[in-house]
Amino acid sequence: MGRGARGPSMHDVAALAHVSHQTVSRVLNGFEGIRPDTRQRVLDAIDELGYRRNLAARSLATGRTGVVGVIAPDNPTFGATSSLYAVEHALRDAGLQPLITATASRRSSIEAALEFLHGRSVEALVIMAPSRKVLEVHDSMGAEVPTAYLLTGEERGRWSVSVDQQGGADLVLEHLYAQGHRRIQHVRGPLDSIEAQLRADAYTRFMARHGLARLRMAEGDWSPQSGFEAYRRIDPTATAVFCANDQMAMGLIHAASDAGMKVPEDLSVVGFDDIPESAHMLPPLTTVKQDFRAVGMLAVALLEATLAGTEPPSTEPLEPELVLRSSVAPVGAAAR
Amino acid sequence: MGRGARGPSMHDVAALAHVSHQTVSRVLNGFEGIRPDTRQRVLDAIDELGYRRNLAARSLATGRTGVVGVIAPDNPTFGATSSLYAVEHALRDAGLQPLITATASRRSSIEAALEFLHGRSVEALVIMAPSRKVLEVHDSMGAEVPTAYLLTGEERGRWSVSVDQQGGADLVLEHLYAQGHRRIQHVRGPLDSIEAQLRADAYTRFMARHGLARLRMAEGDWSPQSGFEAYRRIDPTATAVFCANDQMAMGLIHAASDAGMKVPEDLSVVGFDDIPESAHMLPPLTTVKQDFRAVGMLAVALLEATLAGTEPPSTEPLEPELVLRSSVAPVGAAAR
DNA sequence: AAGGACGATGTTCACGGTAACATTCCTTGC
DNA sequence: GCAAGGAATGTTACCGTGAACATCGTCCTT
Repeated sequence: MGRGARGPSMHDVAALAHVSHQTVSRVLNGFEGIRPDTRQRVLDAIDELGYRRNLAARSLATGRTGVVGVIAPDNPTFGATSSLYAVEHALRDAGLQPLITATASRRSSIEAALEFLHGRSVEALVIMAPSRKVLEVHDSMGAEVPTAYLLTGEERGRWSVSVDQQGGADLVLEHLYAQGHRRIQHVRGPLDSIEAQLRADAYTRFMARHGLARLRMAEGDWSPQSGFEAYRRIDPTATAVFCANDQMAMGLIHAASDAGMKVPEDLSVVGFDDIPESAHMLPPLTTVKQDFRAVGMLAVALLEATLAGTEPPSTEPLEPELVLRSSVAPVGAAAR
Repeated sequence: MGRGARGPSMHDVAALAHVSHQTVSRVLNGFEGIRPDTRQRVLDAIDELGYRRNLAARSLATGRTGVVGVIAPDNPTFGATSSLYAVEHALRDAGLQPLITATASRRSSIEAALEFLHGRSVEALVIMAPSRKVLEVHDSMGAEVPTAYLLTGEERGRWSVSVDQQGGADLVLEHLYAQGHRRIQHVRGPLDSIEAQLRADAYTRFMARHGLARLRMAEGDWSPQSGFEAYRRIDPTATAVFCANDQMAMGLIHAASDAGMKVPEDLSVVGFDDIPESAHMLPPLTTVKQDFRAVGMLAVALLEATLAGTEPPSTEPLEPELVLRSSVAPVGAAAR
């Protein structure tokens, strides 16, 4: 093991520059009131020795770590990954250190991840909760640090940063309605997923609002494969399917095509997310675009302000955008 | 700022358990030769106070951090993301702390990421190099820590952990050849990508070995959109296209379909990676499956052994696997 | 010219652990 | 019954930094 090769310390720099270690510290921390020539001597010494300050010692002395824990879902979807990268980048820009852990939705896995993060003295958390269970575990562990929640709808009030799921669902559903569709089916995401629930609720409300019959939902797990399998459970009278994400829409279109159904002539299909592949499905998919990067950046801005004690930004849900492609046709198009 | 809320320290635990702080330390570090009742008193005290040890202090005293830096590509492809998650998980299992940074391929971005990691006193690095430039910058910064390289072929000898790209390319090319294809075109990945280069080289060698004419390569950037655009540059006499990844294959199939070409009857298409979507493209894509998770785990095992001074595992390239679906037909299938 | 104020820098201590060494306590053998 | 030795535990000295306070010199004021 013996890995003892410690680099130069502040004292080494101080000795070389003929100052005290405190002066070195002041230079590094940008204090004013250092004579220019002194500062230069110190900087030269730092450069010559290739000195880097020891963050362990620093954080021991200050009592701060600058570490922000990030809990990401274990199965990396396009959306979560995009937000994750935005969060990582924004945190580093803010001078904070992202500590990323992925967790499955098993309780033990979530606990291990949170335990790991708290053991690392995180000063804040970003929870990208795939499921409600993460929230439960987190609550039960007595969270003492500011926490931003992503992918949870508005569940956590002003700590939630999200895209308006209800609004997004309404966008596609209204589009289908305008094209004459009345028998619309929903393929929802996993039962324990908050976003899946929000989209499903939006579907339910939409159908009620327009006095339409709700068709029994099929459930998928976000994967293309589950969309493929969900096709078997589609109501034969349905003229359109609202899939809770683009991957499931892709699988569903595949299954429909295998069954001899043409999309969109025989069946219209819409998705949710606008993954890069959606523009190139056959047919290209009509869907709802969410700005995942913006969500990630907003979450970091929220935490940054909270840690600094300044006024936090508004966390109103972001508005998604309808992306029209070719997977929707007016109802009865095949007959023409 | 003033965030001073420090938790209980070892001394607090020691006082409560009526022992010295050193005994607490020994209990925590699993030393032998502690009387069971003493150990229990200490554990009870820890539990009662909710004590967590301060890692900053620990690493200051030991001179070790247990932090392993991970450099991930900025644009998260399926493969890179899968490996990344495997690496993250394996590192945590090994008691190490993954410190993940994403970097674009701009030199400045790479430098910033490496500077960040070294400033964090990483003890080892996992470099998932999207491009050769990362390697250059890394070399020029004088790396002093053990480093595992992913996604770089065998460029770095036994520090490289990879899937056999040449072998994978041969798998699909031989499949096309066996189906009678002789006019095979390649849509390669970005010029600065090492893996793209390896696949392109494999194509070149394959064609030479079989005495076939090389068709001029088109270049894409891994995205479906770039595959779509690459279709315009496909040789009209080509009967099959080997795309360097599945996403580009998807875009290309879309473009072919727009142009009235049927896949696979008029044109056979193969991809590389086997992303979850590939099974549900229209037609389902014949491709090469790489075990991204295994690659990530192997990289961590390599570093773990190196840090521990034990015998490192073999880093022979892993063998990929041909996945046969429906995007390839015998040449001339349309004529029948 | 003396005193004060302030700017620049130095000194000391604390942060919370671990390592090395010191001490105490018990057991064991004679 | 006592010495010896090992097991269990305590004491002390760091690790490298930042904060608080101390010091020194200089310039300004009166």
